[in-house]
Amino acid sequence: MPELPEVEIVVQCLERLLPGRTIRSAQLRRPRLAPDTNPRLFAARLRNSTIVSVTRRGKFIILKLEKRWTLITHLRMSGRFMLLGADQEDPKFAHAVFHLDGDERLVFRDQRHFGLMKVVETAKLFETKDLAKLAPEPFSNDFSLDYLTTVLKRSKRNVKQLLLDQTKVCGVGNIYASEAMFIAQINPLRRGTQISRAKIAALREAIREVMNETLELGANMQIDRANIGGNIYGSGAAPDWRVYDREGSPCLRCSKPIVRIVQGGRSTYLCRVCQRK
DNA sequence: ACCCTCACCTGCACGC
DNA sequence: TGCGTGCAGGTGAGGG
Repeated sequence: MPELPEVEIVVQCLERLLPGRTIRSAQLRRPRLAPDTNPRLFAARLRNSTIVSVTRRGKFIILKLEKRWTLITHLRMSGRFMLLGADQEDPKFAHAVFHLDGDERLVFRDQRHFGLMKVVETAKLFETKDLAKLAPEPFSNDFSLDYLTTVLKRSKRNVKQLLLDQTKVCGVGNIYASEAMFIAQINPLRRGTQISRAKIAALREAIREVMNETLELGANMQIDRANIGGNIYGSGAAPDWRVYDREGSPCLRCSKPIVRIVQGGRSTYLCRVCQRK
């Protein structure tokens, strides 16, 4: 489900719900969710700890606890958090359950089993490999035109796959990659080295623009405790992407049909006319 | 150092 | 209706 904006919205919801709450006990029901630990250690480290903050780095959710430990979660494709009352049953695929004070529980459910959790020492949080190697946050000053230019000029890969590389550009996923390249009118097959500085500048803006659109949707959202951060686009409605998932539909700029190609085994959508270069 | 392919899972939409 | 196929918003391991 999530790329950076969707993760950010989950984080904003959790940040409103969790700080100050105490994890009475934690159950790792599917050990492979947290391959670096085991259920006993997982429970021991998290029990009776108060949640201090919920933040994000790239697509990782960072739940800081009082005392020594921080819980890092990556939702991957289908991970979701839910906050349930005592009268509500666990859903299918509830791979981790955190019993909170007041008989509520935070449940992590993940149909496709791709999600990951890690418990790390707060003091060494950003030394954790996953976080350490991430590219700058796209809304930070470090994500500068010079930065993006250097990254692109140094690479022979095509732009699309480069955009998905979290160590080069962080937070972009398969949807926003297509969307941003359409706005910047860049051909996804072009290599980084072939892109003009003007197009790189447009791409940088476009990445921020597409992310901002979703972030704004999430800003006024009502929290759904059964699917935290999961109803940004309204109940069940798919958002109106410019090109993503619009194969055969008319381009919004020139009306020629949007085409779908496959790069690195994943769909890319583009307009052959508007994105010639 | 880089880049590609595959693997990890379940479920859904599609065509026969 | 059922069954096979391909696809899904993510990444790492392992190979070249």
